[in-house]
Amino acid sequence: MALTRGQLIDAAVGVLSEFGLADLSMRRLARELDVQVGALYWHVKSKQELLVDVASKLLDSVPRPETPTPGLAPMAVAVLLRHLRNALITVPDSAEVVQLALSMRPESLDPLGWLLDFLKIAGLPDPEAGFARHVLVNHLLGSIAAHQEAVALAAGQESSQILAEWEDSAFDYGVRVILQGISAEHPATI
Amino acid sequence: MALTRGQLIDAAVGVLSEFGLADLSMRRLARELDVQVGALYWHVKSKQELLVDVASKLLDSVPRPETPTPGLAPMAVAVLLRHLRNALITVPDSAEVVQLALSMRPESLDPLGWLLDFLKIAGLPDPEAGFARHVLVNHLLGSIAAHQEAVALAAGQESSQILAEWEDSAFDYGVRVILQGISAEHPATI
DNA sequence: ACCTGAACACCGTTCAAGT
DNA sequence: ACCTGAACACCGTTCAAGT
Repeated sequence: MALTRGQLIDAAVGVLSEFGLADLSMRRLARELDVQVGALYWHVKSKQELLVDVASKLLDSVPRPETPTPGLAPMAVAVLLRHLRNALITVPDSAEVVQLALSMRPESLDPLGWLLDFLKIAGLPDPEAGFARHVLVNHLLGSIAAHQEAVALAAGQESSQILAEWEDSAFDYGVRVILQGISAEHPATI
Repeated sequence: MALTRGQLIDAAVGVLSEFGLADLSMRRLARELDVQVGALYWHVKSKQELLVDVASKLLDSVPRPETPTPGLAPMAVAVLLRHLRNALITVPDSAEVVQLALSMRPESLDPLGWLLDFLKIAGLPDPEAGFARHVLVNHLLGSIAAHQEAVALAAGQESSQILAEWEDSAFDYGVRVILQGISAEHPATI
């Protein structure tokens, strides 16, 4: 039967997860799906549009948390960031793809909307909640990118293990420090 | 006379600054320099290696600050981050290029070494100083990438001006919050 | 509605051969 | 030492024509 947009996205997620962004070409997807390249352009407008959908799909595996009380909101933020990291860390170049989606169609990334909600629940006022999310998302994506480059460059060596652990600690440290700084900046907040 | 590696790097910086990474191809550089593509590979091993040198060159415009006293070190960190941002913000896709250099040859980026020095002068112990720099550099590069995507997408519209200003405020907020969080995490530090 | 075939205008990298 | 010419193995996107 006919190819669907969903199958195309799934194939793209598959190639990305197994081989990375450098190997994720429209021609390769066409080969994988047993169609000609041109066929893909009936289902998506461009490769960029496809990548935005890939990013959405990657973040879809993060379950929507319960809406927290104001007191628990900072903890909910930290937990959500952990889940996002877990969802992305195993997929090569996922940070790059999410970064693209973030600039092209931010509303397609639901979990980042929840993040903003939680920061507001914690008591942050209007522009600052957005700023705070921005800092946290920069840290999340930057840490993931650095982690993946570390394991890619030192592939197979024992050093890659050490670098990955360093990155884990650095991520936790960053989340802690940023949340602490935010509550220091907003004394009304818990 | 013969092409030099320096001329090649300068040409690459020029194309990046004017047209962005998508237009920065080896073939285009060869055209610009009136040589055949193959000639470039006598001067650099690969496009990646060239991009690492481009990143170094971009950061070279940041002057080395005076070594601060412990009391002034946090301020020196903030000032250095501002200078880095100023050096990169006008060059399209500079954050991406620096990210690459950071993973391929971090020691080639002197100003990021100074950043680590200042954090240690401020009193941060050994693994934490590296973590802290990591958070700050993630924020720097993430903010620059977001800023540039904002102006690129809304090119010409009045909204691009607003988005750019939002990004400016968000950057300052982030630096403030992270530095505050760091000093809260390390009570011994000022 | 969905796809093929073929073209257009590109890429990065290598390398024998020239000067 | 430095470069040319030419090739190899790719790209993303478009579009008339087919079913």
